[in-house]
Amino acid sequence: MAAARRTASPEVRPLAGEMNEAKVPGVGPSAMLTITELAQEFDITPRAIRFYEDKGLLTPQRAGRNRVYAQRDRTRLKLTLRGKRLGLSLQEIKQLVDMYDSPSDTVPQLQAFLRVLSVHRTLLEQQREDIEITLAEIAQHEARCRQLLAAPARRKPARAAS
Amino acid sequence: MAAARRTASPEVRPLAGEMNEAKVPGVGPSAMLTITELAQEFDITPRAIRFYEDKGLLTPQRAGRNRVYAQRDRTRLKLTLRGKRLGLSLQEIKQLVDMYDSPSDTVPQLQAFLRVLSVHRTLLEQQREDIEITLAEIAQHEARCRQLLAAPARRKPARAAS
DNA sequence: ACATTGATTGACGTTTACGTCAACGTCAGT
DNA sequence: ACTGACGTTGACGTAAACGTCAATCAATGT
Repeated sequence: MAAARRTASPEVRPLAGEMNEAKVPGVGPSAMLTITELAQEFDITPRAIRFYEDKGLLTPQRAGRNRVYAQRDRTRLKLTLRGKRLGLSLQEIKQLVDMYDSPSDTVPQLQAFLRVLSVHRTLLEQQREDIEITLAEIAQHEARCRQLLAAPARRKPARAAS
Repeated sequence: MAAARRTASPEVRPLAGEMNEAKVPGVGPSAMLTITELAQEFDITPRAIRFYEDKGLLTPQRAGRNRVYAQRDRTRLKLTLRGKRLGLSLQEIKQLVDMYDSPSDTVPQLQAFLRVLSVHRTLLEQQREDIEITLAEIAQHEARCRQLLAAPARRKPARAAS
């Protein structure tokens, strides 16, 4: 009945080694995942994950043909989804995430980084304001609603077939 | 040279009256706008405004064939754009905005309203958290960058052809 | 040996939110 | 009467972000 199957085998998988060896270094600590496992963890579809890879947001290792995800990818995926929740496009997200985990040592690179950061900071601050305003409005509406519900129903008491 | 043309004429426009009269009530106070004027005010295209109308977000009056926008539409458009900045779909925005300015007097209606509000509040609170986290990260990265820029350039000082 | 289960690639479909273009109307100025 | 400048209604195009097959492998259980 397809039970007790995955259970995180200690060996990552034998895989008919062809020309890998520089890859899969320590491998031990940070729980390697298959694509569907990763998908379940973040409640998205494998298709979405492959799509993100296509866009350069993820670059998983391979165990033969299959993708294998380590901590780095999980982190990037986490950042990606957070970016999405904030309304960023995948392209923008890539731009940010790439800068985040690339050293960026030259002066012009650092300056460019700062410019990008500044833009996003401004954007996020604007968004935070929008959110505060909207939350305040929602609170008002909720208060009004509860007030109306507390009052004796004057009009149309839900046609209770009295 | 097409200069001094618009300038907000006091009369809204004579318009070859065909069957309007119930419309255009007070008309006086709240500055009626054409579609391009409204577009300029919010820095969007007329096409977008027509699209929002198509989706039921705006319902401007007409001066003959032409659309005429009053305060109500400006308010709804403002809410619409704010919703967009928060990543809501036009459909969701319509749902919210419609509830906002319709009386909603029956008990089930009020309860439904409260449910919708609660959902959006939860969502916005989540988003606010995402934003706080991201802003904190950005601040860290900015600090690191400035630190690196302040330090004497050890590597690749931009190849200044010394 | 064979069927099942999960992964892969490729290709096409879909939804959202407009952009773009065409064809037409219309009012103001000359 | 003619010309712009703006406005209107279709209709089609497009970019983003996946969804949905289909065909194909590959490791596994029985």
